[in-house]
Amino acid sequence: MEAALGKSGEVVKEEKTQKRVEPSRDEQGHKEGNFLYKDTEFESAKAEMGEVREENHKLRMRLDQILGDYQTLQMQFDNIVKQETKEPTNIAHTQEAIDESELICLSLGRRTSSEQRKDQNPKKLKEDQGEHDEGLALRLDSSAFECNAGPRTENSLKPISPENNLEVNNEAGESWPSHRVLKTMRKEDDEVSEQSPVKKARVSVRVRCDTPTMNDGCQWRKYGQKIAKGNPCPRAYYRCTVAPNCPVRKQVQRCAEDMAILITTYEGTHNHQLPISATAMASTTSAAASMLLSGSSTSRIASTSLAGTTTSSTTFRGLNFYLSDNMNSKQYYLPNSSMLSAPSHPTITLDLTSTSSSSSSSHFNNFFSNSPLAPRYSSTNLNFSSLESNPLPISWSSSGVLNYGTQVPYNKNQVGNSLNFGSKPNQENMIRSFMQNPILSSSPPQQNLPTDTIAAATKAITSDPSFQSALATALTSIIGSSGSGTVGRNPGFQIGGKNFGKSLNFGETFPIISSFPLTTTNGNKCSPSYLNMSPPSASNSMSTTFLQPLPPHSADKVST
DNA sequence: CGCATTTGACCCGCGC
DNA sequence: GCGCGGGTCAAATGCG
Repeated sequence: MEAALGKSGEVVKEEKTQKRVEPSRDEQGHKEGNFLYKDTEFESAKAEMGEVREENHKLRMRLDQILGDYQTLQMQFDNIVKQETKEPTNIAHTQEAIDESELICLSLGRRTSSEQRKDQNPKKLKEDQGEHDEGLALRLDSSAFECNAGPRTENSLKPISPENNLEVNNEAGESWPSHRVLKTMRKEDDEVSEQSPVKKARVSVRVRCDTPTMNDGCQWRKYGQKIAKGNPCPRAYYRCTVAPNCPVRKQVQRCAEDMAILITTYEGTHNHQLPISATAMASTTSAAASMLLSGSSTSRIASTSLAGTTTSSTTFRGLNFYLSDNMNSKQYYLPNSSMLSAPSHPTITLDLTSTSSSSSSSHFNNFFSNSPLAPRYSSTNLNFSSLESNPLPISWSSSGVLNYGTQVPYNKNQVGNSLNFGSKPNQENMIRSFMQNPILSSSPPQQNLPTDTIAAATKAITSDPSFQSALATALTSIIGSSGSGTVGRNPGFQIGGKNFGKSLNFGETFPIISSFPLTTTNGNKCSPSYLNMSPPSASNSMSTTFLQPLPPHSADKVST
């Protein structure tokens, strides 16, 4: 924080100095006749300085607020952990005492709420009771809200899942459940899914990658491969092996239309700490998944208010969100799409491909690009698009979505290239204000939408905390990478209509993140360097929880 | 020899 | 009930 403040402060000082020096030089060149003019100029410069100073102050206040929020949340979290260790039997009360909205992103499991479990048989209830005694993790779950917030999941915070239950029971025993146990697991999953309208959320990541698999920092073991219908390329099944009983799985498959595109679908929740290099992807997917899952309630409102509009595309300075109701969005499926097979699995697609790039490249031109293929595969498509394509060698471009600088001259088309921070401290209001800005709504996807439709979508989307989380994730990921020094394509950060250049270097603010290596030692895999995330950067509690940095001690597990 | 991958068999859900 | 297709298992195989 201080680093960022300091940086912005420096810029202000520089500006200040220049304004002072210029008039004095002019005074030497000219004489008294110009004094009036000079005074006016000096006054205007002064006024400008004042504005900048005021803006600087606002920024500082906002940063303080964010920091304060973060600390508050951290304290609350610590308190919960302490209480859990001291009074394991009071877990339920502790949980209830805490605002659900702040814990929802810790809800990593698949269980339903206590209310939903009332109809379970006594045996099941007994098992649950036993789980209650096992620690905090068992109460951090939330109904129908499965987010893949792996980074936030510590061993003491294991999500409720049959796997975890097993792990507790067999803690000193076998490291992998037996066949019989696995069957039980499936059964329990089914029980849960019967009670919950939404099954496991999936996050699908589309990436241009010429290697067999994308390096997301996690350790995976391949356990199966299958030819899926409608796609000549086999689908590979991987299981997370960072922890023995981690339930997280991923499917990797090449896109039938474009073999250069690798579709990686993540499912489940890590029940262990992740390697730092893996937290980025986990955070992103968890944010996306949470957005998707919360969208099952919140975004549905959007769909409803859109009065027949099954998909709302909202663009605000480079962020394109395609939010669609799971059922309605089926229209986007290709008849032979392999993703058709899982209508019960809500899937959110993060499209990191670009239509403008050649298929042979290992470039990732856009962070979330506007691929026409993307919506076909997504139940919910999160499309952070950019109008500009910035090919980057080796790794992912971080300049595609939120371009807080001006690589190209600011023109009409540039509207979609920068996220312009307003002065409102509230993120939601900030985004809303942008979305309601008529200038910003001039991009093609929403030209035909009536303003009330936009407003409805705006309200629904921006009021969704998961959206904020996803946005914060996208923001922080880019901000983090911009601070790494390796990605030198983010020349500035635009706030309040002023380009601060590199003054706001959030990467320096969070050195842990910015020190991530942008490339991995494994050259055989695509490395999503854009995913080098930042810790909490938004006042939103969910974002904070999602993006909290992990202690670096897990880094020794990094292997890909 | 240990570990990861491969691959055919099996299980399960879903639609007809 | 049957067939289809996705997902998983586990023995076989490959590799360092």
